Amino acid sequence: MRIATYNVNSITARLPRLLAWLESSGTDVLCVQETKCSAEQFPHAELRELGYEAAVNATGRWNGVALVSKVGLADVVLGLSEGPDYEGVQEPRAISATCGGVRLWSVYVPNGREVAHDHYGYKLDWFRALAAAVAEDAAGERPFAVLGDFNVAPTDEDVYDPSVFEGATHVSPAERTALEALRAVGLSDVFPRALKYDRPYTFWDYRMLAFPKNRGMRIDLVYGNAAFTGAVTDSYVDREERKGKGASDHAPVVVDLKL
DNA sequence: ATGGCCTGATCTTCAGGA
Repeated sequence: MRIATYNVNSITARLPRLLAWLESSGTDVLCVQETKCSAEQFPHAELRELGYEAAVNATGRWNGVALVSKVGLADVVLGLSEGPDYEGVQEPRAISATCGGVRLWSVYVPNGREVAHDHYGYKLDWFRALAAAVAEDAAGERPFAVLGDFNVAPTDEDVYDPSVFEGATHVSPAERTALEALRAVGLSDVFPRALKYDRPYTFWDYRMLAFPKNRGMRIDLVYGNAAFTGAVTDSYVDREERKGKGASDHAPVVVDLKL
């Protein structure tokens, strides 16, 4: 079974490329982030034509997550129980379901904006709620994984130049501690192969020729429990999908499982 | 090759992304 996670930066803007990529990659289950659409605008019909069904947690122009599957989609849960709100709103940043015997979450962790910003505290609270929400499944025997845009680079090796990020979000000790606390409930990082260069990045800014210069970050992660990681046969970042016109600023992370 | 931001809405300007 081939599972992937992909921050599409608008599923509407990405749809032609996304549909082509789903077919060419042979992906069975896709965890989507930043749909940037309402539930009504989600392209169910186009995906169904390719044999996929989808579950969506989306409310409009910001955020939004989905699970797209051709191997079943059962027991869908929207959102994060006991999750914090931001400015009085429960943002659509999490969805979970069981696909082909694997329990999967697609998450879009809050950005944080700046270390002193309210959004940063919200980000840390959101991580705490996520760890609590997945603890029971992470400790279980069923293959289980949280996939998505975590908006944290786990180590300095996961950014192209740590000095550029001094004092910034995505690399702060508190954010990395929050990730560590998530691993502590029974999850580990499924580290992908790079298809080029030494390190596998998953995001490159649209600006300043960041992609051609490989000024990237690894912030899209796959955190699986023991039953999940034990079934992994391969994982890689499909940087080819970051190339060219109409690309997202993220690349898909692909994981192959033998269950 | 991969090329100096992109997206959607508050829509010709801006917030948000990271």
